[in-house]
Amino acid sequence: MNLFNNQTYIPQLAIDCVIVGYQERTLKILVSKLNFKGNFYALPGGFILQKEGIDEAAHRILEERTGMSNIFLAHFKNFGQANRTNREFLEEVIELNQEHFIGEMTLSKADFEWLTNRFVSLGYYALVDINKVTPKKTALDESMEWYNVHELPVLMMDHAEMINKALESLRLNLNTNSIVLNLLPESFTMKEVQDLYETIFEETYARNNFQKKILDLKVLERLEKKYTGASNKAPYLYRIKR
Amino acid sequence: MNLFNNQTYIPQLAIDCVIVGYQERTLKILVSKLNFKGNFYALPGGFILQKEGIDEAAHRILEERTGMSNIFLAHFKNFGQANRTNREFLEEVIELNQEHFIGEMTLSKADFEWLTNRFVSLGYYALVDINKVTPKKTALDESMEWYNVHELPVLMMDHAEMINKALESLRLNLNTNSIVLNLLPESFTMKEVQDLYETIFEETYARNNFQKKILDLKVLERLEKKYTGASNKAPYLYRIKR
DNA sequence: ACAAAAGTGTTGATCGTACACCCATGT
DNA sequence: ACATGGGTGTACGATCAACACTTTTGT
Repeated sequence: MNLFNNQTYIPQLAIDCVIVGYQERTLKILVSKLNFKGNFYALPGGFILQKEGIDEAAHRILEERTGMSNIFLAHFKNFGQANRTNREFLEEVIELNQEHFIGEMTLSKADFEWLTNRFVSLGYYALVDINKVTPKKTALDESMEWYNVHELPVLMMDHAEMINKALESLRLNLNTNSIVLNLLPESFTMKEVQDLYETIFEETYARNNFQKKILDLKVLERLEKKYTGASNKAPYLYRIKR
Repeated sequence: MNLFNNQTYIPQLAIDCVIVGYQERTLKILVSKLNFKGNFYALPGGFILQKEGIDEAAHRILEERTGMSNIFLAHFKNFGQANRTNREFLEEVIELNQEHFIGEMTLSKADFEWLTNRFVSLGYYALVDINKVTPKKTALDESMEWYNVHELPVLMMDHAEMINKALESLRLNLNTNSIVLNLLPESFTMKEVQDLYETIFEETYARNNFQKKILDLKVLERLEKKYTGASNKAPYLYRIKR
């Protein structure tokens, strides 16, 4: 039995996830270095089981990589040009890893054909609290790590474009939503919220007005103060209302 | 050779189009009555050729039904639950049209299997000037007609939900965009624009403020006046700037 | 007491809405 | 002249950004 086949998965349809985290005023993206000779980097992705819905599939893929369920996840765009295939990519991988593929015959001819077909990919982005996530490798990954959004390695296929589109979409949805708060830990200060917004939009905001704007959303509740030991007034902690 | 096969089309992936028109203060949706015994209604849809991109496919499907290219078209949502299949629907069609399918054997066993697979559908909506469109039937259609959005027949599968989601998405995008004007003829009065907005949002707006808001978008240019013969001041005509 | 950072209050501009008024057209 | 509907101007209130000020904390 081949790994990939039309009985198990929907053929020619993939899901790619832009998993966004946030730490130290930087957005981070979870990227896999593939477990082959050569430097091949890819977004976490996968295929859709015949027996699962597309959103389910995205959640499953996400959970496989982060260990977390109940993550904020949204579809942002489809990618489906006519020539969208990873054949060239896979051929390069095989070229550089002959002993692997020819010696151990990990990838059958049928699997190769299945994988190098033209694919339509459904792009999802996820927002996660980076502290709660321990990136998990699958058999395909040599590593699975966070990369600063401005220091990404060269990614396979159109994955770089996917990240850009995901961030665009994120910025658009932020204004109408409060989903960003998914990027922060359980409780946080107003300054941390502001830093996050400034990072995402690459702008700066006035401290006082920003506070008002966020509190006016009425999605946060104020907790006790946070005494850091710094010689200044202690900021309040907030958390998302339930 | 079968009509539908994996060499020609991407399997298990479909496109459905919510084609929106506007006339006499009513939104209209282009709906096909399928060319079978029984009352089967469906959104214009189709499959994606292996050699074309998904947006191309949507445009092709649209052109097949409206005769128009260069139409405003946007993806709004994917539909892909695990149990999303038209098997029950097709079985009912065949049940009611036995002489057609068994006698003439229009639909091969292989085609039937292909069509009754689980499908993921990419939902697009299009905005068209209803006067420029002469709906075109394909071989599958008994009729292809405009239906008032509030007087739709019962549609197959989840097509009713698709229309609702498309309209939601349209309303959202209207505020940031001026795409609506695609629904109007070449030139139009401000009152016609207002009627259109009021129809889409099912609200009423103050005449003077509405005019200001639209003109402030700076996407319209004023043409000559339109003398209707009515005993009142003649309204200006406008058209979209180029 | 002082520096640093958090929190709150106040003002002015801008935007959207409501109201009033003026203009053109055919009877 | 006048009824009808189109176009424009003004005034009010809400919203948002800029500025100023007060409060809290550890040294």
